[in-house]
Amino acid sequence: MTESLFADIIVDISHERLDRTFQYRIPEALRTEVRQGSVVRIPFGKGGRITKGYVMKLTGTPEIEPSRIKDICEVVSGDAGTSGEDRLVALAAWMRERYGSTMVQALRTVIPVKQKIKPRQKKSLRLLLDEEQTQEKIAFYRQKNQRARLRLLEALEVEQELPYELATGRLNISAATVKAMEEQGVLACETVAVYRNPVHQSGASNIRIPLNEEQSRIVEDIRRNWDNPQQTVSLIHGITGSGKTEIYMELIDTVIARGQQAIVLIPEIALTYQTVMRFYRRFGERISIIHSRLSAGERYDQFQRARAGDIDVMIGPRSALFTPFPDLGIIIIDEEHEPTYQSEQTPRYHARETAIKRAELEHAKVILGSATPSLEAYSRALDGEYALYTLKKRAKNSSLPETVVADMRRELAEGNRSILGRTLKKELEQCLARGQQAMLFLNRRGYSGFLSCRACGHVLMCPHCDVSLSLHNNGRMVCHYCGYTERRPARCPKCGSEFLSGFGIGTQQAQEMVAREFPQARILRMDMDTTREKDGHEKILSAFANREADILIGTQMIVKGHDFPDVTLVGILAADLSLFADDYRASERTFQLITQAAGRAGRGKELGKVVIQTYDPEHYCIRTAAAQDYESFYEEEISYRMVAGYPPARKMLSIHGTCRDEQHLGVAMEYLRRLAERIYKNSEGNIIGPAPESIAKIQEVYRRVLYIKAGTMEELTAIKDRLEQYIEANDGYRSVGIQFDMNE
DNA sequence: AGCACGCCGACT
DNA sequence: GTCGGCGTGCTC
Repeated sequence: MTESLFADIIVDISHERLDRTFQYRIPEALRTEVRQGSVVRIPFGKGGRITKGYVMKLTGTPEIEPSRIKDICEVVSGDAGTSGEDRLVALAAWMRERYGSTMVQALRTVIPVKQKIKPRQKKSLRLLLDEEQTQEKIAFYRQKNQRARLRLLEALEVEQELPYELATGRLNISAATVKAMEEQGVLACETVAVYRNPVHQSGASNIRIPLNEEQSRIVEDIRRNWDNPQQTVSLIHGITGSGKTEIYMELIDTVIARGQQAIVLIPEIALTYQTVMRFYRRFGERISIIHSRLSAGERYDQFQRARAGDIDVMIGPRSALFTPFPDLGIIIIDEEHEPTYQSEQTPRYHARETAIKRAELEHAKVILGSATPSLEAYSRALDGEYALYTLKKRAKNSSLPETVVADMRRELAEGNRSILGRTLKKELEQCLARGQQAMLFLNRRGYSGFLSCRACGHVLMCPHCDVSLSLHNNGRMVCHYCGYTERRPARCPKCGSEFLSGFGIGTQQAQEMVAREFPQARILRMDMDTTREKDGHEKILSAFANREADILIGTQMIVKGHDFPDVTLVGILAADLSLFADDYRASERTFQLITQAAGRAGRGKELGKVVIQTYDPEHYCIRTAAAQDYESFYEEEISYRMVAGYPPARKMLSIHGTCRDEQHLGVAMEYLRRLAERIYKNSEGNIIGPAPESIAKIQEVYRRVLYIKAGTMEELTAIKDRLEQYIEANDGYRSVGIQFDMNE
């Protein structure tokens, strides 16, 4: 291996203009120390000021005139060192290797300072002069033709205090001007850290709900094994309502008592006011929350508070995983199986795996919690890699709901074309008569209400994206990907037949149909359309919680977060729609959705009932979900994965390619397959594709995917590395977007 | 972010 | 001519 003489370095200055790497020479003495991910000191800029930098890549050849390349001064630390920042950089290096991305992309994911566009609102300018002095100065500047100073002073005359960015931005004032005016005593430049705490409420009441026997057994066991290096990760498999949150809070207390900090990851959709308030009541001001409504700057503020030691607990979605705590003690991942824990952007990291890596670097604990664990987590727990704990009872003594499977094939044969089967209709009547509430869950994952021709079978498609158009009740056809709309045609554009009709049921149609059957019931609908406005989500849920409606109809978004004590009936319409999605996880997702929806029934004193409407009552997924039997589902599902060679039985790499030129994409993907075949000694059956993605075109961009399976992550990573090198070295991939997706 | 360079009006 | 202020562009 040739010796690396140069290093590509990102300068630690948070400014978009410096959003790239600079090449530095590695002095002889530092050759062994400098590596990818190292934090170093470097001279930068005209004055050669010493700044901090991150080594992104080692190279052997200079890319610019060698005389212009400066030397690295020193290495702050080689790899996973002592400071929190080093460990995050080390984590980024690991993510780069594991998920396939550039070091720059990985670092930006982990250290969000660098990726934000807007600078933080930190500095502000305050006027120091009184009215008279100000007028004097204005006249003086005007007379001297000092335009910039005049502009700024006139603005300050009106406002007294201005944010620094407004001055440099809209008023186009340079730093030199501000400095000069500061020296003249005209204004003061103040650096006030204005953190905004996203939660407004004073004081924690620190209410503790005493743990039941099951809960305290788990807490005690985890505490006992705290320093056991064999037990870094624990999986808590607890049915909905079994009180996992109390366990989390108890463990966080342990961590805080040790002087350490905690991260709690929650899927964005479950990050509701109700959930957050439970934590807030317990931990008060020492807690912070990150959510998608926060701007980049606000999010950065919260990270600053964590760094400064102002808080002990951070709650948030996936990205909260990178909170820079000085001494992280525990990472809790609630609803561990949720697909939102996988990032959609490169690097497409999985929060579960990345959390475990971070915990390893920081010697922290990981707690995974779910009512329906992912196959990945559960199989590892069974292998003894994670400690497994099971909660079988509901915490507040409420019992599990009774479950009924309704065979919709029979309904259809008997001429019932309504979306409500007889059983569900009867239960709804009784539920409403008792003055209780019901939720109707419409499974629409990967499905839309398309329009098709009964004569020739033609389906109305979006002209730009390879998806069917959905029929909205305003009579328009809408593409859910690009937003394209057109009028609903009267005749089939292909054969001219008048028999065009919709197959799928949207939430709107469902609402209309239910309203027709139960005209006296108050119905609320929750879907993408009704939650678009700000806090729409929260408004609908609290309206329902306040009993402003009797029936709530919605998609997967209604099944998480809130507890509705008066809901005694849950109806699952079209339970098996997602069963046939073209994804090896289809059954797993369906099981999770049904279980979650069912878990909404009977959270209060009354016994709950769940009606699962299906066309496939014998399917193991439906059977086990109805019986609320996760273990049996797992057995069936894992054997399917073993036979088919899917994760977690085997490891899989998906390579997603996008390009505007269909033919070019085809060639590019084909070459990747050939290269993979050459690297892979026994590629038989382990390389699948390339094939068009299930949505083969979005907004005129074509999409193809290639799958590679292997027995171990190491094998797969080696193949991914070779493919990455090939793509980088080959100009043909300039116009092709390539994303790697690792599944273990 | 910070520094230098080149432009422009004002003033000895 | 020169000086000081201003806007722009570059930093390995």
